Amino acid sequence: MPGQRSITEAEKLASAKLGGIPIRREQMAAVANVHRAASAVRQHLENSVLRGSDLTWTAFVVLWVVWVWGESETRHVAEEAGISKGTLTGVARTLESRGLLGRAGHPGDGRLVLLSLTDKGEELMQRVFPAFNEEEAFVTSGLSDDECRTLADLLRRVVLQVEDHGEERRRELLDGAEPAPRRSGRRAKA
Amino acid sequence: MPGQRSITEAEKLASAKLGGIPIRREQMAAVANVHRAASAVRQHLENSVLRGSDLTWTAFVVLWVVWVWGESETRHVAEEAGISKGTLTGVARTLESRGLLGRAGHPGDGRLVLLSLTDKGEELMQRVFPAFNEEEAFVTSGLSDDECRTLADLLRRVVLQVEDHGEERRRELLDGAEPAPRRSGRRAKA
DNA sequence: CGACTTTCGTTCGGTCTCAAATTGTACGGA
DNA sequence: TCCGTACAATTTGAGACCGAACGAAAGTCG
Repeated sequence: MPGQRSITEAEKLASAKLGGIPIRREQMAAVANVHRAASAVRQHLENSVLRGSDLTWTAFVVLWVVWVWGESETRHVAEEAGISKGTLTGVARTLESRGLLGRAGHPGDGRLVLLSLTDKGEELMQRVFPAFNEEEAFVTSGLSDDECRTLADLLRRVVLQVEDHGEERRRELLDGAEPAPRRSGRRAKA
Repeated sequence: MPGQRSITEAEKLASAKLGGIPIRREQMAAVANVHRAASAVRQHLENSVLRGSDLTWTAFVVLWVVWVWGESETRHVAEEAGISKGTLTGVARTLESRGLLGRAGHPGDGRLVLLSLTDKGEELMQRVFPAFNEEEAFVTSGLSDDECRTLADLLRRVVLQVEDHGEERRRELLDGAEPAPRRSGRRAKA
């Protein structure tokens, strides 16, 4: 249950650990709180509206994307939902088996797969989304409309920074070195 | 790559879908951006500083918590790291097998397990944390120190709202009904 | 001091997660 | 038409993730 106090406290401890190396405190606190807030909100939504419809966060997001954007190619859905396409394959399979999502080949391009909501999926969203939005309002009820706008704007700028300059930054950090493989994940056959 | 435009666009589409039911737009945009930002930041950090040391986000957070707070009981670490205690058991096992984390029984209370960093773990954090904080600064470099403070504050208020009133809210929503079990998860033996 | 209750950490089932390897389709040029 | 390149989704391997069930230890109270 770490609020402001913990973070401030943690800063001091981390500072002491480093013996004088300066810490970017404001930035550290901002980033830490982004994750705290994200997981608190996610937790609340999963355990309130989503639980009753037996949906995980990710499953809901995927359905939501297809709902608002209509029949879509999987890579767009993955991008929009913020998950990898590998993950989407699995999630879509699950949702398909539950009769919420349909899957169809693209008429012109055989490589593409199109996702769309079934009638059952459509009904589900019609029912669940309003409740979901209601809880979004609940979690932000400590903020005014204006503050919500400010919050959204500040976060948007963080997202843009990473999207616009992240890749370049990562290249610079590696500086020529090949980007170390992940520990988990597939290995070369050889 | 959905920035402001996508969200605004999505609002209209969702709005149309609902045929007149009002949407809390600011709240929806704020919540959506919290998650967008969280995953963008996490992605960037995993693929820059953490990757090189073969750490996942969660593994790093766990190490960080033990690092700043010192030898700690597992439930505190889980709480502070924002993961369930079940997850922590697994993560701690992994980190222990890599020689970064130590595990010891509590002398007075046989139920407790204490986690602490090994020397190797200590060295790792000494090296990795400054780089991590550097990237926290990078992702927020579009914001001034003041804006970071504002951002942290707004997010903190969201977290507090959920922590202080979330449980009660969820009870109200269920209104007596037993809280539907998760689809995945252990079942009663019977 | 024995029976209840609480509180630990661990185990377990099912899902999600990533990125690399793989498979399949498309399309340009030789 | 065959060939290589480009790009799509899927499979795969290792692990993170949650929360209910669980067993052990500790506390409580008669």
